[in-house]
Amino acid sequence: MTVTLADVAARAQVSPATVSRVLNGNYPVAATTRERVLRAVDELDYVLNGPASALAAATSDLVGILVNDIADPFFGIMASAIQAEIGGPGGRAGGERLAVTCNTGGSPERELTYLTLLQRQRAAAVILTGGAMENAPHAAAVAAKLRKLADAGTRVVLCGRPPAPDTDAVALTFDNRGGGKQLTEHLIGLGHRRLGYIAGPEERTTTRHRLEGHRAALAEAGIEEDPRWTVHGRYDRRAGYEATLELLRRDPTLTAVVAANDSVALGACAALRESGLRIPADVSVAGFDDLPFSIDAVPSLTTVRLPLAEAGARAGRIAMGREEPPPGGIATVRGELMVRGSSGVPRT
Amino acid sequence: MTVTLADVAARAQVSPATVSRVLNGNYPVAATTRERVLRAVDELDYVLNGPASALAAATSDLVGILVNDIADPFFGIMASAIQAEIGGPGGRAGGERLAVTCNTGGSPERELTYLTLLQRQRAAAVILTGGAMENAPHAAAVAAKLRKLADAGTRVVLCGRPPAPDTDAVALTFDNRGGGKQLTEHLIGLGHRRLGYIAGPEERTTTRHRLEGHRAALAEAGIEEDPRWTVHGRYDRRAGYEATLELLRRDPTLTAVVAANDSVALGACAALRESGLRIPADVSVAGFDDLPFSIDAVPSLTTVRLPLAEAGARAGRIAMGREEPPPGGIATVRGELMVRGSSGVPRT
DNA sequence: GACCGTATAGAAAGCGCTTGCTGCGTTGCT
DNA sequence: AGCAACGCAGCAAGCGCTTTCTATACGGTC
Repeated sequence: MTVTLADVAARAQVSPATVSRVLNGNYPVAATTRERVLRAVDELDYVLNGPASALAAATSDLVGILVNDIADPFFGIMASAIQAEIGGPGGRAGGERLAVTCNTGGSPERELTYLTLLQRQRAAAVILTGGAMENAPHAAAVAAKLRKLADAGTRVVLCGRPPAPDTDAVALTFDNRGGGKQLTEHLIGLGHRRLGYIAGPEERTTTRHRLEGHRAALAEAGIEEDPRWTVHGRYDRRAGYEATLELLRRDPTLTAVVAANDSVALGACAALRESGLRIPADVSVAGFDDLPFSIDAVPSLTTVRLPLAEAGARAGRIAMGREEPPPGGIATVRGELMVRGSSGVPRT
Repeated sequence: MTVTLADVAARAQVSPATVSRVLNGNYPVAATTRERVLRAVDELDYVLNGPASALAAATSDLVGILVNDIADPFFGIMASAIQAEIGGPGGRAGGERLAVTCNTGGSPERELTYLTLLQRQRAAAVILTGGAMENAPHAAAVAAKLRKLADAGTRVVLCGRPPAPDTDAVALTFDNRGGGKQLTEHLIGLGHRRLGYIAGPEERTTTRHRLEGHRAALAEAGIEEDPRWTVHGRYDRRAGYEATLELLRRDPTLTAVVAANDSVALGACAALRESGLRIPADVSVAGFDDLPFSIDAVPSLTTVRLPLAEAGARAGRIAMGREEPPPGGIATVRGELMVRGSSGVPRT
């Protein structure tokens, strides 16, 4: 029924070994023989059996990319850049690899299960993107998994994620703390003294780091933070909308709202607008990430640009062994403050 | 080095066959034996070798999802819904499957290569999302591939993509034509007579169908279309921005701009605004898809909502054999006109 | 008490491919 | 001319698992 290597071999009048070598091209084969084999492959429309090959060679061409939310462009952009670099079809390196994106939905269990599935498939590399869960047992479990993967020869790269201790995983970490600080410093510089902060889910590293940066800026400016000024929520528009209403309820005198990311900021803008407040005349708004739509918000969003695509591409190259990992296996990727229309001098 | 089935068997003092059966749970094994085996699995931290298992069983737990652009939420949302339904980790069905998303970047070759890669892995199912290329040889090649995949037992589902002729692939098709028509009818109803249209790339089915709907509405209203009113471009914001400037240059008297999708519409809004035109007072704008950010545009975008998540979920269920395919293998999914602030009565 | 059906475990034959090693024919060198 | 060296192809032994078929041990039945 299905065509096998042996069929091709028979047709080309060579041994299966030769066919395999032609296909893998890592062993000298005479040009005429190679041609004969390739013709047979073509005529029979032969497709290599991946599992069999992976079993025999003890390696596979699968590369896994773990994302928290595939519907979020933040991850989509990174995944896209990674995948482009992994090669897969059209990639530069001849070795065709199947770059696959796995959606954890931010769930620790899923993350672990996908890691196991990837381990089971003997993946060539695994790239984890975005913030990690701040949950000791889970973090330990992930670290253990990563160690096991590395032991089995799988390259592990973290992209936009803090380093995993006790692991030799390469980490390209976003400077969320620094970015958050810069952003709030900008707002403080404009004269804001009462700033609301819409943070992401509590247990994410990204959430904590951005918030820390914000607080560091406040502290340095000698501004005492009111606990009512911080609200936690998911990383989406809806959460931003609701959190803003809540902030407004708690303290209507706020002159600025800093959001955990751009989607949240958009929701915040909607809530402010519906509350009859002008941006930035009445309240300034700031986001984080600088996703493509941020510039189209009205007014356009002041935010921190993260080089998502660049970081993804680099992570991809490192995972493919085409680029040296940074010294110490850890690199910090900084964001860039993008001052736009949504932030302004506070009303006096 | 790595733990194998045999190691587990030895530790549990049973035969490898028994361990396999415990793991697959499709054969009676005494409770006490099962327990012993599971304990051994746990103690040895055993992970099944995917390729070996796939080879022996001639099936795999991989499910492929092909998307044109993973960075575009249009695809992200569908992929997310599919993946949630496929189960993978956390899914309802016990059978854990690795749902993987492959990014074709809209390239025919990549699409084909990914299909081959998936075929090579003996994927359990393949889901193709979004518009197809309108290129006869390529379409034939894809159809041939799909036929071969189906022959090999892979379930093939198209989601938001036109049916593939001569293929028994199940198709959940978006009614792009109908949606486009409705949208333009709405604009015409408001009184618009000179409508610019920013279409997507020429060779996509989505592009053509939406444009056809637009033109059908014009024709029915007895409006003769000026060829200068249509511009083609990519499906992104940038293209929308540039196309709008071009449209304005060609005919400054246009009172409405219909965009191929929401991202394009956003770019159009930016261009109009920068050109000193008010929306919708001077020019109305409409998008397509109703992606989450569309409601946050200012003014919010009039568009056609496509039930991306629902369609994705359904496609996922069908791919898993958990839902009956529609009669004839083809179902049309309609969009819903969302009238919002970006469309209004034209200036007179 | 011999016989049989049932429940459970094991033996062993692959699944389709890779690769170390062997073998042969040819070229290069002295 | 003789021998080493080399280039290229084949043999065969797995890779780790699934699954068919067979074997064993019961318990029950007539």
